[in-house]
Amino acid sequence: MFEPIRKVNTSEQALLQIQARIFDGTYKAGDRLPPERELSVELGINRNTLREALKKLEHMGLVVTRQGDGTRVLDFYQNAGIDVLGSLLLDQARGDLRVIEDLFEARELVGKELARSAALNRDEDDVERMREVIEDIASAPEIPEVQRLEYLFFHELALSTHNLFYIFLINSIKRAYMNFRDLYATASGNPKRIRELQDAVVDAVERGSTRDAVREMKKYLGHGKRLMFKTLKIPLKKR
Amino acid sequence: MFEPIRKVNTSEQALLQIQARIFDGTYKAGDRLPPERELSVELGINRNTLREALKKLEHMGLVVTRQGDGTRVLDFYQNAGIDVLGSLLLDQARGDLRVIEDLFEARELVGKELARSAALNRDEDDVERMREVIEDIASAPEIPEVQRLEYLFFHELALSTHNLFYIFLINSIKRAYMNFRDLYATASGNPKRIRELQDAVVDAVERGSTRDAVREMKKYLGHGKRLMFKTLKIPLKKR
DNA sequence: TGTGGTTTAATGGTTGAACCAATTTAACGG
DNA sequence: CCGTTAAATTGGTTCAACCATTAAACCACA
Repeated sequence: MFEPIRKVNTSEQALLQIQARIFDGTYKAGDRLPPERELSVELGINRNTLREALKKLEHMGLVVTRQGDGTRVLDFYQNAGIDVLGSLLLDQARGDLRVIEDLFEARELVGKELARSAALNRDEDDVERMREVIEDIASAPEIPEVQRLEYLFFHELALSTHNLFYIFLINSIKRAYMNFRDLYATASGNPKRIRELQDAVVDAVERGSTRDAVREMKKYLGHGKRLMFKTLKIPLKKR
Repeated sequence: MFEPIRKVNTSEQALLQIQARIFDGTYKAGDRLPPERELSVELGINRNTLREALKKLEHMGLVVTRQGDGTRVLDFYQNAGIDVLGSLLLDQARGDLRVIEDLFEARELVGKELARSAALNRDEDDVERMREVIEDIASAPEIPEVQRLEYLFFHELALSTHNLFYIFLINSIKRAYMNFRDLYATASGNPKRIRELQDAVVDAVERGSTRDAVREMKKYLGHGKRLMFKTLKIPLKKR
Protein backbone atom coordinates (compact mmCIF):
# COMPACT_ATOMS: atom_id res chain seq x y z
CA MET A 1 0.00 0.00 0.00
CA PHE A 2 1.42 3.35 -1.02
CA GLU A 3 0.91 6.73 0.52
CA PRO A 4 -0.73 9.36 -1.66
CA ILE A 5 1.81 11.83 -2.95
CA ARG A 6 1.07 15.24 -1.62
CA LYS A 7 1.36 17.84 -4.33
CA VAL A 8 1.79 21.20 -2.71
CA ASN A 9 1.08 24.04 -5.02
CA THR A 10 2.83 27.38 -5.06
CA SER A 11 0.46 29.37 -2.90
CA GLU A 12 0.42 26.60 -0.33
CA GLN A 13 4.18 26.64 -0.12
CA ALA A 14 4.14 30.38 0.32
CA LEU A 15 1.63 29.99 3.10
CA LEU A 16 3.81 27.45 4.86
CA GLN A 17 6.87 29.65 4.66
CA ILE A 18 5.18 32.75 5.99
CA GLN A 19 3.43 30.73 8.65
CA ALA A 20 6.73 29.26 9.78
CA ARG A 21 8.15 32.76 10.14
CA ILE A 22 5.25 33.71 12.34
CA PHE A 23 5.54 30.66 14.56
CA ASP A 24 9.30 30.92 14.97
CA GLY A 25 9.04 34.57 15.90
CA THR A 26 10.75 36.10 12.87
CA TYR A 27 7.56 38.07 12.41
CA LYS A 28 6.17 39.06 15.77
CA ALA A 29 2.69 40.21 16.69
CA GLY A 30 2.19 43.75 15.47
CA ASP A 31 4.90 43.53 12.84
CA ARG A 32 4.04 44.40 9.30
CA LEU A 33 4.80 41.90 6.59
CA PRO A 34 6.75 43.27 3.65
CA PRO A 35 4.52 44.83 1.00
CA GLU A 36 2.95 42.31 -1.32
CA ARG A 37 5.00 43.53 -4.25
CA GLU A 38 8.23 43.01 -2.36
CA LEU A 39 7.27 39.77 -0.69
CA SER A 40 6.19 38.23 -3.97
CA VAL A 41 9.60 39.01 -5.44
CA GLU A 42 11.38 37.57 -2.41
CA LEU A 43 9.39 34.37 -2.66
CA GLY A 44 9.83 34.28 -6.39
CA ILE A 45 6.13 34.06 -7.07
CA ASN A 46 3.48 36.24 -8.58
CA ARG A 47 1.65 38.74 -6.48
CA ASN A 48 -1.74 37.16 -7.14
CA THR A 49 -0.48 33.80 -6.01
CA LEU A 50 0.95 35.35 -2.89
CA ARG A 51 -2.38 37.01 -2.18
CA GLU A 52 -4.12 33.65 -2.18
CA ALA A 53 -1.74 32.54 0.53
CA LEU A 54 -2.32 35.72 2.51
CA LYS A 55 -6.08 35.26 2.30
CA LYS A 56 -5.75 31.90 3.94
CA LEU A 57 -3.48 33.25 6.64
CA GLU A 58 -6.01 35.95 7.31
CA HIS A 59 -8.74 33.37 7.57
CA MET A 60 -6.67 31.45 10.09
CA GLY A 61 -6.43 34.56 12.22
CA LEU A 62 -2.68 34.86 11.89
CA VAL A 63 -2.60 38.17 10.03
CA VAL A 64 -4.92 41.00 9.23
CA THR A 65 -4.79 42.99 6.02
CA ARG A 66 -5.89 46.56 5.58
CA GLN A 67 -5.91 48.32 2.26
CA GLY A 68 -3.55 51.28 2.27
CA ASP A 69 -1.84 50.12 5.41
CA GLY A 70 -0.48 46.63 4.95
CA THR A 71 -0.61 43.15 6.34
CA ARG A 72 0.06 42.93 10.05
CA VAL A 73 0.86 39.88 12.10
CA LEU A 74 -1.58 39.17 14.89
CA ASP A 75 -0.91 37.68 18.29
CA PHE A 76 -2.02 34.15 17.57
CA TYR A 77 -2.76 33.48 21.19
CA GLN A 78 -5.50 36.04 20.92
CA ASN A 79 -6.74 35.43 17.42
CA ALA A 80 -5.83 32.09 15.92
CA GLY A 81 -8.64 29.61 15.48
CA ILE A 82 -8.52 25.92 16.17
CA ASP A 83 -7.40 25.15 12.66
CA VAL A 84 -4.01 26.62 13.50
CA LEU A 85 -3.34 23.79 15.90
CA GLY A 86 -2.59 21.45 13.05
CA SER A 87 -0.13 23.87 11.52
CA LEU A 88 1.60 24.32 14.85
CA LEU A 89 1.96 20.57 15.16
CA LEU A 90 3.48 20.43 11.70
CA ASP A 91 6.00 23.14 12.41
CA GLN A 92 7.01 22.35 15.93
CA ALA A 93 6.38 18.62 15.61
CA ARG A 94 8.69 16.85 17.98
CA GLY A 95 10.22 20.10 19.06
CA ASP A 96 7.46 21.04 21.42
CA LEU A 97 5.64 18.02 22.74
CA ARG A 98 3.51 20.25 24.90
CA VAL A 99 1.18 20.86 21.99
CA ILE A 100 0.65 17.15 21.63
CA GLU A 101 -0.08 16.81 25.31
CA ASP A 102 -2.62 19.60 25.00
CA LEU A 103 -4.25 17.87 22.08
CA PHE A 104 -4.58 14.64 24.00
CA GLU A 105 -6.07 16.37 26.99
CA ALA A 106 -8.64 17.95 24.73
CA ARG A 107 -9.23 14.62 23.05
CA GLU A 108 -10.23 13.24 26.40
CA LEU A 109 -12.62 16.06 27.17
CA VAL A 110 -14.24 16.04 23.77
CA GLY A 111 -14.41 12.28 23.58
CA LYS A 112 -16.16 11.94 26.88
CA GLU A 113 -18.63 14.69 26.11
CA LEU A 114 -19.30 13.13 22.73
CA ALA A 115 -20.12 9.83 24.40
CA ARG A 116 -22.38 11.53 26.91
CA SER A 117 -24.30 13.53 24.36
CA ALA A 118 -24.51 10.64 21.94
CA ALA A 119 -26.03 8.44 24.63
CA LEU A 120 -28.72 11.06 25.08
CA ASN A 121 -29.49 11.88 21.49
CA ARG A 122 -28.65 8.88 19.31
CA ASP A 123 -31.26 7.11 17.23
CA GLU A 124 -31.29 3.62 15.76
CA ASP A 125 -29.62 4.60 12.50
CA ASP A 126 -26.76 6.18 14.37
CA VAL A 127 -26.05 3.01 16.28
CA GLU A 128 -26.18 0.95 13.14
CA ARG A 129 -23.71 3.17 11.34
CA MET A 130 -21.31 2.98 14.25
CA ARG A 131 -21.52 -0.79 14.29
CA GLU A 132 -20.67 -0.89 10.61
CA VAL A 133 -17.58 1.22 11.11
CA ILE A 134 -16.40 -1.01 13.91
CA GLU A 135 -16.96 -4.03 11.74
CA ASP A 136 -14.80 -2.51 9.02
CA ILE A 137 -12.00 -1.71 11.42
CA ALA A 138 -11.78 -5.29 12.61
CA SER A 139 -11.11 -6.41 9.06
CA ALA A 140 -9.00 -3.49 7.91
CA PRO A 141 -5.76 -4.66 6.36
CA GLU A 142 -3.47 -1.67 6.69
CA ILE A 143 -2.63 0.78 9.41
CA PRO A 144 -3.56 3.90 7.45
CA GLU A 145 -6.95 2.35 6.85
CA VAL A 146 -7.33 1.57 10.54
CA GLN A 147 -6.53 5.16 11.35
CA ARG A 148 -9.03 6.45 8.85
CA LEU A 149 -11.73 4.24 10.24
CA GLU A 150 -10.84 5.03 13.81
CA TYR A 151 -11.43 8.66 12.99
CA LEU A 152 -14.63 7.75 11.22
CA PHE A 153 -15.82 6.15 14.42
CA PHE A 154 -15.47 9.46 16.19
CA HIS A 155 -17.23 11.17 13.36
CA GLU A 156 -20.19 8.83 13.58
CA LEU A 157 -20.27 9.37 17.31
CA ALA A 158 -20.37 13.11 16.71
CA LEU A 159 -23.20 12.68 14.21
CA SER A 160 -25.06 10.72 16.88
CA THR A 161 -25.14 13.77 19.12
CA HIS A 162 -27.02 15.63 16.39
CA ASN A 163 -25.17 18.72 17.55
CA LEU A 164 -23.55 20.69 14.75
CA PHE A 165 -20.93 22.11 17.05
CA TYR A 166 -19.60 18.70 18.00
CA ILE A 167 -19.64 17.55 14.41
CA PHE A 168 -17.63 20.51 13.19
CA LEU A 169 -15.32 20.29 16.15
CA ILE A 170 -14.47 16.70 15.34
CA ASN A 171 -13.78 17.70 11.76
CA SER A 172 -11.40 20.38 12.97
CA ILE A 173 -9.61 18.04 15.30
CA LYS A 174 -9.29 15.53 12.53
CA ARG A 175 -7.30 17.97 10.45
CA ALA A 176 -4.97 18.69 13.33
CA TYR A 177 -4.50 14.97 13.78
CA MET A 178 -3.71 14.41 10.14
CA ASN A 179 -0.63 16.53 10.52
CA PHE A 180 1.11 14.01 12.65
CA ARG A 181 -0.54 10.97 11.23
CA ASP A 182 2.77 9.31 10.41
CA LEU A 183 3.83 9.76 13.99
CA TYR A 184 0.63 8.23 15.21
CA ALA A 185 0.93 5.34 12.80
CA THR A 186 3.69 3.80 14.84
CA ALA A 187 1.47 3.78 17.89
CA SER A 188 -1.67 2.20 16.58
CA GLY A 189 -2.99 -0.63 18.69
CA ASN A 190 -4.17 -3.94 17.35
CA PRO A 191 -7.57 -3.91 15.69
CA LYS A 192 -9.03 -6.60 17.91
CA ARG A 193 -8.45 -4.64 21.07
CA ILE A 194 -9.73 -1.44 19.48
CA ARG A 195 -12.85 -3.25 18.45
CA GLU A 196 -13.56 -4.45 21.97
CA LEU A 197 -13.16 -0.98 23.39
CA GLN A 198 -15.31 0.64 20.75
CA ASP A 199 -17.97 -2.00 21.08
CA ALA A 200 -18.29 -1.26 24.77
CA VAL A 201 -18.79 2.41 24.00
CA VAL A 202 -21.44 1.77 21.41
CA ASP A 203 -23.23 -0.67 23.69
CA ALA A 204 -23.48 1.99 26.37
CA VAL A 205 -24.57 4.62 23.89
CA GLU A 206 -27.23 2.30 22.53
CA ARG A 207 -28.54 1.66 26.03
CA GLY A 208 -28.64 5.41 26.57
CA SER A 209 -26.48 5.18 29.65
CA THR A 210 -24.42 8.34 29.85
CA ARG A 211 -22.41 7.07 32.79
CA ASP A 212 -21.33 3.87 31.10
CA ALA A 213 -20.72 5.60 27.82
CA VAL A 214 -18.38 8.08 29.42
CA ARG A 215 -16.59 5.39 31.38
CA GLU A 216 -16.05 3.16 28.38
CA MET A 217 -14.95 6.06 26.26
CA LYS A 218 -12.43 6.96 28.89
CA LYS A 219 -11.02 3.45 28.73
CA TYR A 220 -10.83 3.61 24.96
CA LEU A 221 -9.11 6.98 24.93
CA GLY A 222 -6.72 5.94 27.66
CA HIS A 223 -5.67 2.97 25.58
CA GLY A 224 -4.67 5.11 22.63
CA LYS A 225 -3.08 7.75 24.78
CA ARG A 226 -0.85 5.31 26.61
CA LEU A 227 0.35 3.84 23.33
CA MET A 228 1.06 7.25 21.91
CA PHE A 229 2.85 8.62 24.93
CA LYS A 230 4.94 5.51 25.22
CA THR A 231 6.02 5.86 21.62
CA LEU A 232 6.84 9.52 22.05
CA LYS A 233 8.42 8.89 25.43
CA ILE A 234 6.18 11.41 27.11
CA PRO A 235 5.74 10.66 30.80
CA LEU A 236 2.14 10.15 31.83
CA LYS A 237 1.11 12.80 34.30
CA LYS A 238 -0.80 11.92 37.39
CA ARG A 239 -3.81 14.07 37.94
CA MET B 1 -20.90 55.15 20.74
CA PHE B 2 -20.78 54.19 17.10
CA GLU B 3 -20.39 50.83 15.53
CA PRO B 4 -17.46 50.38 13.18
CA ILE B 5 -18.60 50.35 9.60
CA ARG B 6 -17.96 47.03 8.02
CA LYS B 7 -16.56 47.35 4.54
CA VAL B 8 -16.94 44.10 2.70
CA ASN B 9 -14.65 43.78 -0.25
CA THR B 10 -15.40 42.06 -3.51
CA SER B 11 -13.91 38.66 -2.80
CA GLU B 12 -15.64 38.55 0.56
CA GLN B 13 -18.99 39.22 -1.07
CA ALA B 14 -18.32 36.47 -3.58
CA LEU B 15 -17.50 34.12 -0.74
CA LEU B 16 -20.74 34.93 1.03
CA GLN B 17 -22.82 34.38 -2.09
CA ILE B 18 -21.28 31.02 -2.93
CA GLN B 19 -21.42 29.97 0.69
CA ALA B 20 -25.10 30.80 0.85
CA ARG B 21 -25.74 28.64 -2.20
CA ILE B 22 -24.04 25.75 -0.48
CA PHE B 23 -25.97 26.14 2.74
CA ASP B 24 -29.35 26.52 1.07
CA GLY B 25 -28.73 23.44 -1.04
CA THR B 26 -28.49 25.06 -4.45
CA TYR B 27 -25.10 23.42 -4.68
CA LYS B 28 -25.22 20.01 -3.10
CA ALA B 29 -22.40 17.83 -1.91
CA GLY B 30 -20.64 16.35 -4.91
CA ASP B 31 -21.82 19.05 -7.29
CA ARG B 32 -19.28 20.88 -9.32
CA LEU B 33 -19.23 24.64 -9.19
CA PRO B 34 -19.24 26.36 -12.56
CA PRO B 35 -15.76 26.79 -14.03
CA GLU B 36 -13.90 29.76 -12.62
CA ARG B 37 -14.07 31.59 -15.91
CA GLU B 38 -17.86 31.28 -16.06
CA LEU B 39 -18.48 31.90 -12.40
CA SER B 40 -16.39 35.05 -12.44
CA VAL B 41 -18.48 36.40 -15.30
CA GLU B 42 -21.73 35.51 -13.52
CA LEU B 43 -20.60 37.29 -10.40
CA GLY B 44 -19.27 40.18 -12.42
CA ILE B 45 -15.83 39.98 -10.89
CA ASN B 46 -12.36 39.11 -12.03
CA ARG B 47 -11.20 35.55 -11.99
CA ASN B 48 -8.33 36.30 -9.61
CA THR B 49 -10.69 37.89 -7.16
CA LEU B 50 -13.00 34.92 -7.38
CA ARG B 51 -10.10 32.60 -6.73
CA GLU B 52 -9.33 34.35 -3.47
CA ALA B 53 -12.86 33.60 -2.36
CA LEU B 54 -12.57 29.98 -3.45
CA LYS B 55 -9.33 29.57 -1.51
CA LYS B 56 -11.11 30.60 1.64
CA LEU B 57 -14.01 28.26 0.97
CA GLU B 58 -11.53 25.47 0.46
CA HIS B 59 -9.87 26.32 3.73
CA MET B 60 -13.22 26.14 5.46
CA GLY B 61 -13.72 22.65 4.14
CA LEU B 62 -16.75 23.54 2.05
CA VAL B 63 -15.23 22.81 -1.36
CA VAL B 64 -12.24 21.06 -2.80
CA THR B 65 -10.47 22.14 -5.95
CA ARG B 66 -8.58 19.93 -8.32
CA GLN B 67 -6.68 21.19 -11.29
CA GLY B 68 -8.11 19.86 -14.52
CA ASP B 69 -11.28 18.71 -12.84
CA GLY B 70 -12.93 21.61 -11.12
CA THR B 71 -14.20 22.80 -7.79
CA ARG B 72 -16.50 20.38 -6.05
CA VAL B 73 -18.79 20.99 -3.15
CA LEU B 74 -18.11 18.84 -0.11
CA ASP B 75 -20.57 17.44 2.36
CA PHE B 76 -20.03 19.96 5.10
CA TYR B 77 -21.21 17.55 7.74
CA GLN B 78 -18.17 15.50 6.96
CA ASN B 79 -15.63 18.18 6.23
CA ALA B 80 -16.47 21.63 7.53
CA GLY B 81 -14.41 22.90 10.43
CA ILE B 82 -15.66 24.75 13.42
CA ASP B 83 -15.16 28.10 11.73
CA VAL B 84 -18.13 27.32 9.52
CA LEU B 85 -20.45 27.50 12.50
CA GLY B 86 -20.33 31.27 12.45
CA SER B 87 -21.21 31.41 8.79
CA LEU B 88 -24.12 29.06 9.32
CA LEU B 89 -25.39 31.31 12.08
CA LEU B 90 -25.15 34.28 9.76
CA ASP B 91 -27.04 32.60 6.98
CA GLN B 92 -29.70 30.72 8.81
CA ALA B 93 -29.92 33.17 11.69
CA ARG B 94 -33.38 33.00 13.12
CA GLY B 95 -34.41 30.47 10.53
CA ASP B 96 -32.89 27.56 12.30
CA LEU B 97 -32.62 28.13 16.01
CA ARG B 98 -31.28 24.64 16.45
CA VAL B 99 -27.81 25.88 15.60
CA ILE B 100 -28.03 28.39 18.40
CA GLU B 101 -29.15 25.72 20.83
CA ASP B 102 -26.21 23.62 19.77
CA LEU B 103 -23.86 26.49 20.34
CA PHE B 104 -25.17 27.07 23.83
CA GLU B 105 -24.87 23.44 24.74
CA ALA B 106 -21.28 23.50 23.61
CA ARG B 107 -20.74 26.74 25.50
CA GLU B 108 -21.72 24.91 28.65
CA LEU B 109 -19.37 22.02 28.05
CA VAL B 110 -16.43 24.17 27.09
CA GLY B 111 -17.05 26.68 29.86
CA LYS B 112 -17.11 24.06 32.55
CA GLU B 113 -14.03 22.33 31.25
CA LEU B 114 -12.26 25.66 31.04
CA ALA B 115 -13.05 26.36 34.66
CA ARG B 116 -11.87 22.94 35.70
CA SER B 117 -8.61 23.09 33.83
CA ALA B 118 -7.97 26.68 34.85
CA ALA B 119 -8.39 25.76 38.50
CA LEU B 120 -5.68 23.15 38.04
CA ASN B 121 -3.20 25.10 35.98
CA ARG B 122 -3.58 28.81 36.73
CA ASP B 123 -0.79 30.87 38.18
CA GLU B 124 -0.87 34.19 40.02
CA ASP B 125 -0.59 36.33 36.92
CA ASP B 126 -3.55 34.58 35.37
CA VAL B 127 -5.75 35.36 38.33
CA GLU B 128 -4.67 38.98 38.35
CA ARG B 129 -5.48 39.42 34.68
CA MET B 130 -8.93 37.94 35.18
CA ARG B 131 -9.59 40.27 38.08
CA GLU B 132 -8.68 43.23 35.92
CA VAL B 133 -11.09 42.22 33.22
CA ILE B 134 -13.91 41.83 35.71
CA GLU B 135 -13.10 45.24 37.10
CA ASP B 136 -13.39 46.75 33.65
CA ILE B 137 -16.72 45.10 32.97
CA ALA B 138 -18.24 46.56 36.10
CA SER B 139 -17.45 50.05 34.85
CA ALA B 140 -18.10 49.49 31.15
CA PRO B 141 -20.46 52.10 29.77
CA GLU B 142 -21.91 50.45 26.70
CA ILE B 143 -23.31 47.06 25.85
CA PRO B 144 -20.90 46.33 23.01
CA GLU B 145 -18.07 47.01 25.43
CA VAL B 146 -19.61 44.71 28.02
CA GLN B 147 -19.84 42.00 25.39
CA ARG B 148 -16.26 42.46 24.33
CA LEU B 149 -15.07 42.23 27.90
CA GLU B 150 -17.27 39.29 28.69
CA TYR B 151 -15.60 37.46 25.87
CA LEU B 152 -12.23 38.63 27.13
CA PHE B 153 -13.02 37.03 30.45
CA PHE B 154 -13.38 33.68 28.72
CA HIS B 155 -10.20 34.29 26.85
CA GLU B 156 -8.28 34.95 30.06
CA LEU B 157 -9.78 31.85 31.55
CA ALA B 158 -8.59 29.89 28.55
CA LEU B 159 -5.11 31.36 28.91
CA SER B 160 -5.17 30.24 32.52
CA THR B 161 -5.43 26.62 31.43
CA HIS B 162 -2.14 27.03 29.55
CA ASN B 163 -3.57 24.60 27.02
CA LEU B 164 -3.24 25.78 23.43
CA PHE B 165 -6.23 23.77 22.34
CA TYR B 166 -8.57 25.54 24.71
CA ILE B 167 -7.15 28.92 23.79
CA PHE B 168 -7.65 28.37 20.09
CA LEU B 169 -11.05 26.85 20.67
CA ILE B 170 -12.22 29.92 22.50
CA ASN B 171 -10.95 32.09 19.68
CA SER B 172 -12.93 30.02 17.21
CA ILE B 173 -16.07 30.20 19.28
CA LYS B 174 -15.65 33.93 19.60
CA ARG B 175 -15.86 34.34 15.86
CA ALA B 176 -19.01 32.28 15.69
CA TYR B 177 -20.48 34.42 18.43
CA MET B 178 -19.61 37.64 16.68
CA ASN B 179 -21.96 36.70 13.89
CA PHE B 180 -24.99 37.10 16.03
CA ARG B 181 -23.60 39.72 18.30
CA ASP B 182 -26.43 42.13 17.58
CA LEU B 183 -28.90 39.45 18.53
CA TYR B 184 -27.04 38.78 21.73
CA ALA B 185 -26.83 42.48 22.51
CA THR B 186 -30.48 42.58 23.43
CA ALA B 187 -29.96 39.83 25.95
CA SER B 188 -27.02 41.12 27.91
CA GLY B 189 -27.47 41.05 31.64
CA ASN B 190 -26.66 43.90 33.96
CA PRO B 191 -22.95 44.36 34.68
CA LYS B 192 -23.32 44.13 38.45
CA ARG B 193 -24.82 40.67 38.32
CA ILE B 194 -22.29 39.52 35.77
CA ARG B 195 -19.53 40.73 38.02
CA GLU B 196 -20.81 38.74 40.97
CA LEU B 197 -21.02 35.57 38.95
CA GLN B 198 -17.60 36.00 37.42
CA ASP B 199 -16.04 36.83 40.73
CA ALA B 200 -17.28 33.59 42.19
CA VAL B 201 -15.69 31.70 39.33
CA VAL B 202 -12.35 33.41 39.72
CA ASP B 203 -12.40 32.89 43.48
CA ALA B 204 -12.82 29.17 42.98
CA VAL B 205 -10.15 29.07 40.28
CA GLU B 206 -7.75 30.93 42.53
CA ARG B 207 -8.36 28.45 45.35
CA GLY B 208 -7.70 25.67 42.89
CA SER B 209 -11.01 24.04 43.62
CA THR B 210 -12.16 22.34 40.46
CA ARG B 211 -15.51 21.43 41.93
CA ASP B 212 -16.39 24.95 42.96
CA ALA B 213 -15.04 26.42 39.75
CA VAL B 214 -17.23 24.17 37.65
CA ARG B 215 -20.27 24.85 39.81
CA GLU B 216 -19.87 28.61 39.69
CA MET B 217 -19.20 28.57 36.00
CA LYS B 218 -22.38 26.61 35.51
CA LYS B 219 -24.29 29.30 37.36
CA TYR B 220 -22.70 32.02 35.28
CA LEU B 221 -23.42 30.27 32.00
CA GLY B 222 -26.96 29.47 33.03
CA HIS B 223 -27.57 33.12 33.69
CA GLY B 224 -26.60 34.16 30.18
CA LYS B 225 -28.36 31.24 28.59
CA ARG B 226 -31.67 31.97 30.29
CA LEU B 227 -31.52 35.59 29.17
CA MET B 228 -30.70 34.61 25.63
CA PHE B 229 -33.33 31.91 25.30
CA LYS B 230 -35.96 34.17 26.77
CA THR B 231 -35.14 36.83 24.23
CA LEU B 232 -35.23 34.37 21.38
CA LYS B 233 -38.26 32.63 22.83
CA ILE B 234 -36.55 29.28 22.81
CA PRO B 235 -38.02 26.92 25.38
CA LEU B 236 -35.51 25.68 27.93
CA LYS B 237 -35.15 21.95 27.69
CA LYS B 238 -35.13 19.80 30.75
CA ARG B 239 -32.29 17.38 30.85
C1' DT C 1 -1.53 76.93 18.69
C1' DG C 2 -4.13 73.65 16.81
C1' DT C 3 -7.72 72.26 13.98
C1' DG C 4 -9.08 70.78 9.70
C1' DG C 5 -8.23 70.32 4.80
C1' DT C 6 -4.97 69.00 0.92
C1' DT C 7 -1.46 66.72 -1.21
C1' DT C 8 1.52 62.89 -1.75
C1' DA C 9 3.50 58.46 -1.26
C1' DA C 10 2.84 53.78 0.10
C1' DT C 11 0.06 49.79 0.05
C1' DG C 12 -3.64 46.65 -0.70
C1' DG C 13 -7.77 45.68 -4.13
C1' DT C 14 -9.19 44.62 -8.74
C1' DT C 15 -8.85 43.86 -13.48
C1' DG C 16 -7.68 41.66 -18.16
C1' DA C 17 -5.21 38.73 -20.86
C1' DA C 18 -2.10 35.29 -21.70
C1' DC C 19 0.10 30.94 -20.98
C1' DC C 20 1.22 26.53 -18.14
C1' DA C 21 -0.29 22.02 -16.11
C1' DA C 22 -3.39 18.43 -14.78
C1' DT C 23 -7.49 15.97 -15.74
C1' DT C 24 -11.14 14.29 -18.30
C1' DT C 25 -13.20 13.01 -22.44
C1' DA C 26 -13.31 11.69 -27.11
C1' DA C 27 -11.14 9.78 -30.97
C1' DC C 28 -8.39 6.33 -32.79
C1' DG C 29 -6.22 1.90 -33.86
C1' DG C 30 -5.34 -2.66 -32.79
C1' DC D 1 -13.48 -4.47 -26.67
C1' DC D 2 -9.37 -2.44 -24.85
C1' DG D 3 -5.40 0.38 -24.55
C1' DT D 4 -3.24 4.53 -26.55
C1' DT D 5 -3.28 8.98 -28.16
C1' DA D 6 -5.20 13.53 -29.07
C1' DA D 7 -8.17 17.22 -27.96
C1' DA D 8 -10.95 19.85 -24.91
C1' DT D 9 -11.82 21.37 -20.32
C1' DT D 10 -10.42 23.30 -16.14
C1' DG D 11 -7.58 24.97 -12.49
C1' DG D 12 -2.64 27.18 -11.57
C1' DT D 13 0.45 30.94 -12.40
C1' DT D 14 2.27 34.99 -14.36
C1' DC D 15 2.53 39.83 -15.97
C1' DA D 16 1.24 44.48 -16.21
C1' DA D 17 -1.73 48.05 -15.39
C1' DC D 18 -4.93 50.81 -12.85
C1' DC D 19 -8.24 51.78 -8.75
C1' DA D 20 -9.09 52.70 -3.63
C1' DT D 21 -7.67 53.35 0.97
C1' DT D 22 -4.56 54.74 4.37
C1' DA D 23 -1.09 57.34 6.71
C1' DA D 24 2.04 61.01 6.79
C1' DA D 25 3.59 65.47 5.52
C1' DC D 26 2.27 69.83 4.58
C1' DC D 27 -0.53 73.87 4.50
C1' DA D 28 -4.17 77.35 5.52
C1' DC D 29 -7.07 79.45 8.50
C1' DA D 30 -9.10 80.61 12.84
